[in-house]
Amino acid sequence: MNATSGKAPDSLLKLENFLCFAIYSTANAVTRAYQPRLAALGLTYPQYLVMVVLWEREKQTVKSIGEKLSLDSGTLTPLLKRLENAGLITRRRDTVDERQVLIGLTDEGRATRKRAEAIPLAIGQAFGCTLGEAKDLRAELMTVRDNLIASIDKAN
Amino acid sequence: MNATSGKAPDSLLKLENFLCFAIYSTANAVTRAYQPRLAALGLTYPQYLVMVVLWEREKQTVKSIGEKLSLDSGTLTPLLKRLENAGLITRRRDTVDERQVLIGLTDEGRATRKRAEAIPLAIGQAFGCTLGEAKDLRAELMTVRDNLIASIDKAN
DNA sequence: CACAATTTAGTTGTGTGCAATACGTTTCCA
DNA sequence: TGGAAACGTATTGCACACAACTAAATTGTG
Repeated sequence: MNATSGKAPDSLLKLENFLCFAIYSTANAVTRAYQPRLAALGLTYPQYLVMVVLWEREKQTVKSIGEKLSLDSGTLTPLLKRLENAGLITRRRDTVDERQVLIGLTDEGRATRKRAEAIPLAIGQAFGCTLGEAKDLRAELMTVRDNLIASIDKAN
Repeated sequence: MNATSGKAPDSLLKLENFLCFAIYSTANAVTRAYQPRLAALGLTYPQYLVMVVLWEREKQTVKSIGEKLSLDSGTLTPLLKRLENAGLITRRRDTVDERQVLIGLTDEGRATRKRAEAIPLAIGQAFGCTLGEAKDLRAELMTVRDNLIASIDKAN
């Protein structure tokens, strides 16, 4: 629902009532807030997310990374090539199933994790809410996200 | 805060704890959910937001639109040119202050509003939450957004 | 008034997102 | 087992976002 006051019938088309705009605009603010810190590591925000996924478990396929981040190969393939060129990850075809490409970490990629550990706390402060509030908000967003994805899938 | 359980020290770097990822990923889902409906109007999601701003008040400067959507001229200028080419808006230099460009609606741009009125309700259903929940979530996100923007400004 | 600082758009370059499509590999099953 | 269907990745094309920069107009100040 686009959180309207429910008064005027046209209030549904007012920007200030749009939940979707709040999400869109906050997402832009997130990447802007991360940018200076990540630039020090030579990473963009989506690249950082890929690294986070790999720091949790090395040796994943493109598909596995894509499922965790909800991104397709059209986005990931060029992004992964940039991370490879930066010397942070490795890319090689699986010899058993040659459809798959296995992504791994280089020593430099592993080492970057240490330099990234300070970032979540700093960003957390910028959010300006308590840990509990953040946890609740995160849960609500993930529910909304899953609902949206379900409605998209249902339409196809 | 990246909503962690607060147990292990490295849990701050786990994707499942990231509030920022929830925001990022939900924003992507929002644009995907809007896409088929907006495509019928020949609009992208950011273009739709610009039209919403103009439906609320015609004759705005690029700067005014940018402030409402938190977008700069690097994003808006090409987007507005596409809307102009699509015949939905007009662009002309202000004769009083020639730094400014005034954006207005064409008849077709105004007419498109009617065709867009059904969208918020349909998307609202896809969110799968009540009007009250949406309103609360929107308010929390806008607070987080403003905090993020304030922290970015403070750093400069 | 002169002119430096500010304001407003536009331009350029990089990196996403995603639809549509292509292509080689694997799986399924008649 | 042969071939169609499904799968995993890559490619192409378009449209954002945003940093960095440019250019023109206006404002502020001595």
